[in-house]
Amino acid sequence: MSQMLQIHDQLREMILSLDLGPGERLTERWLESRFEGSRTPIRAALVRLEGEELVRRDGRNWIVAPIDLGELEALAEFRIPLETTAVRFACARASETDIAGVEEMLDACQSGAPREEWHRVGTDFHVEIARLSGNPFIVKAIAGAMTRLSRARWLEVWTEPSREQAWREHRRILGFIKANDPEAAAREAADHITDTRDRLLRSLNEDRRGLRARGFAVIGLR
Amino acid sequence: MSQMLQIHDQLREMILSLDLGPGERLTERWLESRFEGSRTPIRAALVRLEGEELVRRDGRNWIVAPIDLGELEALAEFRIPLETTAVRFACARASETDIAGVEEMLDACQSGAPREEWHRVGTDFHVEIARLSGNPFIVKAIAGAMTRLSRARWLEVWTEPSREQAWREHRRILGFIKANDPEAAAREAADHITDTRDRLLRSLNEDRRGLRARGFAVIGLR
DNA sequence: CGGTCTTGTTTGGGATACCAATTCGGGATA
DNA sequence: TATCCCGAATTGGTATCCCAAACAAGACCG
Repeated sequence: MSQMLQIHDQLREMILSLDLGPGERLTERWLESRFEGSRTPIRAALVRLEGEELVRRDGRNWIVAPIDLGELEALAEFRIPLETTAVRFACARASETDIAGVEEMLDACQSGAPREEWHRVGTDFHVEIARLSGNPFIVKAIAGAMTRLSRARWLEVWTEPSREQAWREHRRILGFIKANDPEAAAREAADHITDTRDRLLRSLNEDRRGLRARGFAVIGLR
Repeated sequence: MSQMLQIHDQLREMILSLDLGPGERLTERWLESRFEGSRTPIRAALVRLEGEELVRRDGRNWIVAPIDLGELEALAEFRIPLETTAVRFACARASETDIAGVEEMLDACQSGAPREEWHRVGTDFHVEIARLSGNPFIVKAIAGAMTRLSRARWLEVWTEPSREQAWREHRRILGFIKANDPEAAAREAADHITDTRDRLLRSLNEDRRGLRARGFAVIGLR
């Protein structure tokens, strides 16, 4: 693989894992030494990440895209029509094998699993459901939305019951798809998005102090 | 403005206007002489355009993204839930001034206007409606979808009646938003997307021979 | 003591040099 | 005549170089 793609992937990972703080400045020279490559591939990776909105220009400088907690509501508004559509199409189009694949993914995440695992599966589930719709535009849009949500979800304080709740909802959505009940699946999906949004906002609100202490801008959070 | 952005915009324009044929190979050296800049800003522009899926890698080479007429159906599936949601939010949120702005845009496109004008307004209308929703994610998704549709729409054989039909539908959608009737607006928007998709597919089907003669791959068109 | 101007350093934008890989032609050979 | 092989030319990938603008620190002046 080209060096540029390696740098892109590594940097992307560092940003999404909050290894690089939101708003943090990135100088091309620092990245140069960090990744032991010259500026050319680094600049290409930055331009690419800019397209994914994980990195942004601040005047002439590069910064890690800040987390705007205010966009959580808009994100839910965006996801609901798309994901309800996705599950409806999934009912009509997904094969039993495809559905079983998603089921396995959920099963593979046991209660003892590390936090990273829960986080990843919690994101991938939605993308995989979108994939069942057979519509590549829906898949890409959902994947993008989940990426934007990803960092905020790291900030969430996960309690055992809330995590269990989310997993129950995932299983219910999948169950309705399996039972070929598109309207129930759509209703469940919409409720799930609303619920997780509320859980996330409540958690972030209760933890404002902790967030500030960790250096995160709480601007945008009502 | 930076040279890279100039190159990006010009190249984008050339691609969307079919000035550069879909699938055509782009060598960095040719672009270098064409835009009288060095490869550095050109590569940045290409990486950026790759993110917009207007340019693509073919092995080690760059090519103008081919038009896949087979994705027209998926595109309509994608747009319907988003645009129906957009008009519903528009009813609840758009100010009369905002609506009047869109109305002006439609009025400005008289029957004597050049084809480019009709093409542009026919695209922008949907983006502006999305903007009325107040949701930036919907706006960006619709803008992206209309961009992907743009080149196929150039291939369409526009007859006077079909163009008039589309414009009537636009006005009806806007009318229902103005009348604050979200469900009627949503129904109208969904019908409009279906109708334009059908018109486009019918036109392209009837003109297969012409398309081939002009060098366009008709693959993907049922 | 405070403000301002200067100057040296650092940054990103662009140009160019170099390299490895791929492509394409032409000529030798069966 | 068809095929294979080798080399020249071209390509994209990477490294490096130069420059102008931004920035920061410090000296100088009021």
